[in-house]
Amino acid sequence: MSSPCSLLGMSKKPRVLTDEALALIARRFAVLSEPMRLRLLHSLFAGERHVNALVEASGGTQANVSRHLQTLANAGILARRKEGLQVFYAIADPSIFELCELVCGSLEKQHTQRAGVFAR
Amino acid sequence: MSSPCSLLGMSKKPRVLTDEALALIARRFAVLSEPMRLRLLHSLFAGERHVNALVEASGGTQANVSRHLQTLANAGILARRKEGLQVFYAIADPSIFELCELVCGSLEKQHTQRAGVFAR
DNA sequence: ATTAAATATGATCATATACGCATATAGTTG
DNA sequence: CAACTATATGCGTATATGATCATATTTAAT
Repeated sequence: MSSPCSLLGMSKKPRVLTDEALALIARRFAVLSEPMRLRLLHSLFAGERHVNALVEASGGTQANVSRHLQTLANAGILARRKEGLQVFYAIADPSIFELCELVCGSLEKQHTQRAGVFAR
Repeated sequence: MSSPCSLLGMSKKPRVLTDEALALIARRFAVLSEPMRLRLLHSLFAGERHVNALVEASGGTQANVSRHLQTLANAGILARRKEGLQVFYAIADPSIFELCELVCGSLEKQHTQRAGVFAR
């Protein structure tokens, strides 16, 4: 069993960061750095959805949504399930929830502070 | 006081996601999606450092490191402090720690699972 | 077997951005 | 003021990737 995360050296037992590990972490963040993908994730927070439902919910084109879903699936963030003609996607990596919560919380705090600077 | 994060609709009281909010969140992830920036953050986990120290620690060029530090500072992730000729950078947003822990943990789990598929 | 529906993919274009080089700016010291 | 150090920035280039259009692929229905 590998010890808990320390790829970025923040745990009690810091480790060296290989270029490969850095690339993996960067890639994960990159996958989450597109508004349309975040919109799709947001739609999936409520549960499994098929592609067409996501196309309608997101307002994107079918081709584009399909590509983004694949990107998320390849990253291990989404799971793919085929049922007849339809393909269902669902969130496979629960850490996404906390991840988004953290980022949102941080951004809201920033926003509040910025607002405070100008207030009154 | 704004209620705790729900920009991505995961809290008890889900909210609508504006395009602007999506762009902000995506931008935060994009800033974290470059290996060199992650390397710099990693160096800063131990505490405040000036640019030259970061240049040496990261192995990058001075110009490139300076640009990346600015990107991180503009995003509110780093704080900038000038002291004589030197400029010190430090992590200003503590959520970065948890963020990286989360991602690393998730990636390590993925890695373990992938390995398990092939093991024996 | 044909047709239709749902999804994926190839090709192209446009845009963003990381890097390197040279140089500018700011601050220090003589 | 001149020379030097630390950091930032303008510019050009290379690369990556997102959007769109057209088309391919898969599965179901008649």
